[in-house]
Amino acid sequence: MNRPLAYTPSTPLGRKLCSYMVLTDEERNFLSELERNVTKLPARADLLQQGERYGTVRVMRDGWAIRHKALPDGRRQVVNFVLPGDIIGFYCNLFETADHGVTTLTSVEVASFAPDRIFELFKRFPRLAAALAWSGAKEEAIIAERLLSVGRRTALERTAHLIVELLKRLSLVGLADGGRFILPVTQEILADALGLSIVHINRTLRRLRDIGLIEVAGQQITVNDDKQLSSVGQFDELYLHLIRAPKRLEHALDQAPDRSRAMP
Amino acid sequence: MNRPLAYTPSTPLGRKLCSYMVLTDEERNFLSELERNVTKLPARADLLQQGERYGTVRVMRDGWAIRHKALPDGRRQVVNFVLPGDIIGFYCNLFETADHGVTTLTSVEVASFAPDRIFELFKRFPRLAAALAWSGAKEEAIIAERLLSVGRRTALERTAHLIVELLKRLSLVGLADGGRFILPVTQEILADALGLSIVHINRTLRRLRDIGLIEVAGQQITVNDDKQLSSVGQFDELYLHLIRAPKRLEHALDQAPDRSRAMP
DNA sequence: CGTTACCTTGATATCGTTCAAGTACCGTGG
DNA sequence: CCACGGTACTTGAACGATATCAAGGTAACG
Repeated sequence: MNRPLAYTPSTPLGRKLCSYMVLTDEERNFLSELERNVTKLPARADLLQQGERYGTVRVMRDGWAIRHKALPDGRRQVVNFVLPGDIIGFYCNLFETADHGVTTLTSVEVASFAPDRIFELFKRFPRLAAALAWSGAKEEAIIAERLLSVGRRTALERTAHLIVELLKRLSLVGLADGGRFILPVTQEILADALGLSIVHINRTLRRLRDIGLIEVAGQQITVNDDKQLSSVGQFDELYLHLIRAPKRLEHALDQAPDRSRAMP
Repeated sequence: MNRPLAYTPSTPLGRKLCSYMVLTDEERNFLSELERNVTKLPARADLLQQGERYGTVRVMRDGWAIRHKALPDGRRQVVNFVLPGDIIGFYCNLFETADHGVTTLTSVEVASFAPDRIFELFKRFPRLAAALAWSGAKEEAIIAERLLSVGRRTALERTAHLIVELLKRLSLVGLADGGRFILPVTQEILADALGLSIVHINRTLRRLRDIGLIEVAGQQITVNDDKQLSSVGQFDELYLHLIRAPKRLEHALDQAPDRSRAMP
């Protein structure tokens, strides 16, 4: 492991952005300052309630959460899963009011900072701003793919697709090992993520188990045959945009970086 | 009409951003430069094909288009409608490859510019960068709401919801008048946007007509009772984030704007 | 005036929901 | 140690919303 300690940020956000581009000292310092204020919360806590005014920006350091939207009568859609390193409503914080809620699934560790710092970031660190824009675009791509799933894939396909997606995303942050990962999620939440009923999710998981594609032991999911599971889910990882450092990002920002005004 | 000509950009993008904040001369100039290179295209032209490498960033000046994703077997989901003033894959252009296609529905006028200019914009005009981030977040919010529709609303609710959404969005850019607007869309596209079959969209529209909530004459839709249609669709305009200038955006960016380095 | 693209409607099929009941697993308190 | 209540999972049976199949209609267009 190549790990020059001074240059590997210990914060999930820093680590995430590091995978996009080489950070300067100033940038790293700024990021770790952002993540200094850390809070712990239990499972099933609301980090944000639908309709609430935005307060602070949060970065998930450890644990899982969901972003979800609800209808007045209680029907609910899980929009996305928030995994370690993800930012909670970065751009949304530019809005006045939250159009979705965020709830923890496990006990979590989150860092919080004031929305003002976003503007500071835009003014002082254009490269970070662009990198965060990139990461925001990735989130949008994931949601669009989920829309495709819910709109056009069958229950079996959707479920297979989500399992593969989570496996890939967790692998990226070192939380899945050999097709095995912990899914701290009830079947109700799975149902709300996939636009299905609890009963049908249950039957669908059972089918996937019966075919032998996955194994379930408590919260632990084991993907036995990820090729076949991917093909059942018509999974094409294009949308995850995994390619590490988008060359054009790095390239364009590095020439004439105009560092003169950083940290005045 | 209050229209000090020198200060009202003639470009859709400029006009859009103007509604978020007061632009400086430099910012306005930069934007109109971006929109200088205009192309016209017929209906049913692909502005972008799924799997293609990104080339240019485009701004829709006039006309409609759709962003859509397809499965290998041809099933298709329309992710969003691109209306005048919308940017086509702004952040997506930070990716290497397109995970969705963009196809015109009408003849259109689009402005194109090189992706490099995005970085130039981030470096030289942090206020514009933040405003564009804001507008990107609005797009994500719209997609998330569509996910809620497709996942959790019934066919009737979904359809009502989409019609109200389009009415609101078109009103914003002056393209709807008294509940009446042109919807240049086949029922097939509506079906693909709402995750339904063509046949069922047809029946659902008929039901809305029978109840007397809408009238359809060719491509012209008239919403007779938008209150009731909104309530059928459980429409809550929160997600459109219509509030004109987010105060925190304007405020935070205006103090210490650090204009020294604009237009060096 | 035939072809094509789109809309419309009826009949039938199916996927997924709802209702219902039972099970397994926990933590808690007697 | 056991009884209890709560939460989540599981499975069967009936139902229903939406899909699919099929056929015909209309308008635009070469």
